[in-house]
Amino acid sequence: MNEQPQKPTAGELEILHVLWERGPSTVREVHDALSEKKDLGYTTVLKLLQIMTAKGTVRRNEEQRAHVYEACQPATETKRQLVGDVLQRVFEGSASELMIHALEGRRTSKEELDELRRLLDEYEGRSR
Amino acid sequence: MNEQPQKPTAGELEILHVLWERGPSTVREVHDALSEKKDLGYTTVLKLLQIMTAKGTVRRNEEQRAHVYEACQPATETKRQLVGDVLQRVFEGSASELMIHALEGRRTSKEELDELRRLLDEYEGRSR
DNA sequence: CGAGAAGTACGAAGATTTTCGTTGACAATA
DNA sequence: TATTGTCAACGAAAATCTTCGTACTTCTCG
Repeated sequence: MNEQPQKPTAGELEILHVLWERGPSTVREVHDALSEKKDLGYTTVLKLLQIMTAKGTVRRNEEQRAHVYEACQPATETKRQLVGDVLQRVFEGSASELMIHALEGRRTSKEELDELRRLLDEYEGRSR
Repeated sequence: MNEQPQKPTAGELEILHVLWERGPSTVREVHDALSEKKDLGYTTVLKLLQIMTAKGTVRRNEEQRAHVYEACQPATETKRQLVGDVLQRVFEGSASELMIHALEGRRTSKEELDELRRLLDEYEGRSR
């Protein structure tokens, strides 16, 4: 159906994080990784991966008995899409607004602030 | 039930935007405002506002026949919560990561970049 | 007053997400 | 070979969201 873009749900995102970290993985491996954080049944993860396969979010290699899943899109692409969605829906496209609210309500270290400045310079240099 | 924090859904957020812009409004007013952008039935908006009232997202004044709704929390608070949620769920708390992906995939003007730098300075000055 | 307009309340249907239980296939091993 | 464990497929239940239709109430004005 969908060729590329499909915003992952909260549950799907958790699975994607595992696949991004581990690389191609079996259901068992994903389930074990997620179990560290939350309590989920094996078949719950399996079902989610099957749904994600149908949506085109992940693809799988069926050569082995335990199928091996991997994300179709690189993490960067999906993250960009997710933040872009919030940028539009919440902040009407204003990156400054996004930033203000991201910084509020958390302590941000001097290091991270410097890193943010570096990113701005880098972005500006790159696009000019 | 819930005292304060409740992440609004996509539909609820659209209504909140109207309330933030217009201030306290009747169902009719919210509906008219939303109709500019999308096609929604009057009772759909009413129902959503009733649900939001139950959740504590908005409160209403019933003195007039046409009840007047307003957001319980200031826009800033809700936006902070929404971006904080993405920050955690997608970027594991890294504001830099958030920023990288927010800047990618869009052209950001020199003006906005300067504004972002100004925000960083301001934030640093304020918290130091 | 009576008809129609404007409002709220209620319930319900359809879509989507999340979560499993069960079943049947296959494999490893005792 | 009989048992036990691993796995995918399927269906389905529960929760949440979205969207209205219908019914009942309350004004308004002709």
